[in-house]
Parts: sequence; structure tokens; C-alpha cells
Amino acid sequence: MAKDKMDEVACNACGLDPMCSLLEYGEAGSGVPEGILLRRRPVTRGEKIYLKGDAFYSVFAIKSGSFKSAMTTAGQHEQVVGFHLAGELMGAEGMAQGIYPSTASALEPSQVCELSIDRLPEAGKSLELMQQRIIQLLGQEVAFNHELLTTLVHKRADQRISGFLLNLSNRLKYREMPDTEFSLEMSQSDIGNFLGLANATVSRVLTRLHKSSIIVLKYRGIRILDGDALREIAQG
Amino acid sequence: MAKDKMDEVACNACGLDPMCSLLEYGEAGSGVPEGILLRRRPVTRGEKIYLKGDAFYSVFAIKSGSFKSAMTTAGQHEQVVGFHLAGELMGAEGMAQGIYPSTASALEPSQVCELSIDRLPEAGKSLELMQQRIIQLLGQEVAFNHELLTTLVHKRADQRISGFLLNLSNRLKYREMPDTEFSLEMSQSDIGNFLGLANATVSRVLTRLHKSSIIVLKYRGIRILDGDALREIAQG
DNA sequence: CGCATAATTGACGGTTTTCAAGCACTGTGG
DNA sequence: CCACAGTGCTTGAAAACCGTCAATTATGCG
Repeated sequence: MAKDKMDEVACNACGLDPMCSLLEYGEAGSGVPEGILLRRRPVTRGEKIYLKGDAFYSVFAIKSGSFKSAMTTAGQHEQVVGFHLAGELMGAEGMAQGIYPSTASALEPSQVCELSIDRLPEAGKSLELMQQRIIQLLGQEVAFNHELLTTLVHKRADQRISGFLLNLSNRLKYREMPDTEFSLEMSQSDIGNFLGLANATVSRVLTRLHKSSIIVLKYRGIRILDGDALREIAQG
Repeated sequence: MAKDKMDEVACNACGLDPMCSLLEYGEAGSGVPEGILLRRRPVTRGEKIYLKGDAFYSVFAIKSGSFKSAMTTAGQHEQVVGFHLAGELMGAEGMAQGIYPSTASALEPSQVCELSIDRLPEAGKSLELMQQRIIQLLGQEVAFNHELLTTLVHKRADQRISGFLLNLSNRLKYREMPDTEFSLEMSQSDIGNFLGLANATVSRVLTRLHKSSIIVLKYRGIRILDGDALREIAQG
């Protein structure tokens, strides 16, 4: 996934686009100082673009590639709290507390755009519209997390994993990327960590789905053969 | 809990207070039209103050009492997504999508204040500060949910319940209410639903904690005898 | 090409769910 | 004030589910 430019999301499919447009970035006379919006910085696999506890300064959009967000709990245990795909935003949760609540690291070579929120006032634009956009984003995040909670807390392993695969597929589809054949860049440990399952369980369930001809697994590549069956399993 | 006025939170302990102050509500010449901020409406047990899917219009603060938020999943299954205590806000998640994503119902006779967000422009105040406050709230909600995820997903039943009790206790303490002896107004079914446990399991764990002299249970009243033990269990 | 890391697979045990029955508490109406 | 009904809570036994441990095989990076 995202090994070349073909897998880049277009600007108009990017979660940052409403803000970019608002800044009229790149248009003559927009008056936006340099350095407020940084376009397409490459990030290597494993690189962290912000750390849990860092002072908040920017919101990031994924131009290509994918990331995971993780935090360390009191008991020295790493907990993956989410995955982020091309076109999605990261870091907006940090705006509230002034610090990033989790660490974002790249699952593969990726590219990000960065919007320096703390330098926005220099842009001379009214903050109002920008804030409305942030509110929208955070609201979506809250809704998403509620849904996630619903999905995780009650369901069995096969339901969680089916739901997880469908969720990825839906998000890819939303950004107009291939949604029935894609790559799971995160390790099975990461998936298990996120879903609250042992990685042996993740492997077993994926194998079972494969043997039932619902998906095809080839290393980290996955093809969804029978989305309806997945949906049925996910709902339980 | 909250059977009389003594259990009311003071305005300065209320989550809505920063907004009330912003509106200079009640001060002479504040120019805030009537009906934008409604103070202390009584709500009966079981009453719903907004329904999932309702058009968003207000943010609510709990002056006294407690509520639960629930939504119905695709599979006709009710899912409790949170509990709300005196001093806390409800409904801000609805601002993003324009509709309330869950239904809020009172667990006991309660009192709420209501801020009509959709009539705020009439107040003639700058939206900017208000929006910043909302962003802060939503960010807290996201952070809280991440923490919740961490708490729920990997842990065993006794860890979940210990964490749940500690969470309630901490939130009560934050609002300066009794935090070692309080009432669980929600049913064990609600707790189990929220934590992803069968209610038989909730009962068994609570009984076990009681027998270990870590808590005292008397009907719905609970006293935490050994908070350290709870914390130890919660962490695993 | 080899080593480190990740995934698979089996056996086993612990935890939780389910089902079911009995009990306790609450609130209602007589 | 008491009887009664309804609901929620407790508790037992059996089974399903998942985690842990561990050995083996595969993969990918240098």
C-alpha cells in the first residue's frame, strides 16, 4: 500500500482540504505567511511525527501511507488507540489539552501535510471557520469512538475482526481508494492490541475467515471476497 | 444520591460555568436575551432530555443527579456509552453532526441547566471563545474515550469493574463531592452493558470485592474501603 | 544469505457467558 | 400498615470462548 505516488489522495479527498481552502493557500495574495502549511513531508516507516505529551502545535493530514496512534498506560503496557489512513487527520485531539494525548508513528513510508495551528493567527484569518471545522472533526472522532466502543466491548473475536476489516474498507472507500483489496500494514500484534485480542487469536480468526472463503490472505495483503458475510459476522 | 439540595454542585464546580461566565449571565446589562440559558429544570427518573437523532440545539449541564447515554446498534441491541454525574456536561458531541448521537436519560430525579447553542448568536458575543471551550470539551471527551478504551479492551471483569468504580470516585472528587461513599444509581445491567460484561458477572465481581473487604455494598450504596487495592486490581 | 521479527498452530487452563432458579428490594394499592 | 407484584440481584453448574505457552514455519530487512 502506498509504495508510489498512485496511492496519494488528491487534495480534495483530504481531510485537511477544507482548512487549506479556507487559507486560500497557494493563491496569489492570500497573505498566508510561509511555514504555516507545510506540504508533503516524507516520513519513514516507524518514524514518529509527534509524541504523547509533546506540546500541541500542528494538525497533520496523511497524504499517503498509514499511521498508528498509541499510548502507554500506567502499567507499562502499550495500547494502540487507532489507525489512520491516507486522507485522514491526526493530532486534532491535542488541541484541547494543549498536548498530544498519544504518539503517532508511521506504519510504512508515508507523506504528511502539516498545518501549524499555533501560527494560525499570523494568517490573519478569522479563527471562527477554522474552529468550526475542528469542532466537526472532534465530534466525528467522538462518534467514531462510541461506535468503536460498541463494537469492541460486547463482541466476540470474529465479530471484532470482521468489524475491523469492514471499518478499514469503508474508510478506504470514502477516500476513493480500493476497498476490497488492500494491505494491512499494521502487524497482527497491533491489530490484537487495538481490538483487545491476543495475536494468536487474530491469526486464528483470519485463517478461519480465509478457509471460509470470506477473505483471501496473502501475507499482509487482504482481499474481501464476501463483504456481506463479513457484515453478518460483525453484527452477530 | 442527590435526594436534596445538598447534592447540588455549585455553579463554580459546574462544567457549564465557563460559558455562563462568558455570557455574563445574570449581570446587569449583559444583553443576553431570555431563554438562551435556562437554569435548573427538574427532570424525573427515566425522563429523556434528548433522543438519539434529535436535531442538536443545546448543551446540558447536570446540576444534580445523574444520567446515562445510550444508543441502539444495528442489531437492535441497546448500548450504554456513558454515565454523567453532577457538574458534567452532556450533548456537546451533537454539535459536530448537528444531531445528538445518543439518548440521555435520567437515572434518578435530577436537575439540569440548558444552554441553547443555536440561539447563541443572538447573545451578540463573539463565538470564538465559546468555540474554544467546546473544542476543549470535545477534546476531553476524546481523551476520556481513549482512556476508557484502554481500560476496557484488554482487562478482565474485575479489572474493568474496579476501574469503573475508581473512575466514578475520581469524577465525584473532582467536583468536590463525597468520593468514597456514594450511590450507584445505574442498574447492574447498565454497568454490565457499559463494560461489556454479563450482569451475572457484575454481581459476582462486586460480591467478591465486598467479601475481600475492599468495598462495602449495601443495596445501591457503595463505600470504598481500600482504594489502593482497587487501583491495584484495576491495573492488573 | 542469515538473522530477527512476525505469523501459524496445537494443547491446556482460566475466565466469562449462558441458562436457570431462588431471593431481596421497591413501590403500589388495598 | 401490609400484601403483592415486578424488577433487579444472587448464585450454581456446564459449556463456550479466549489467553497463555511453546514449538514450528514463514517473512523481510540488512
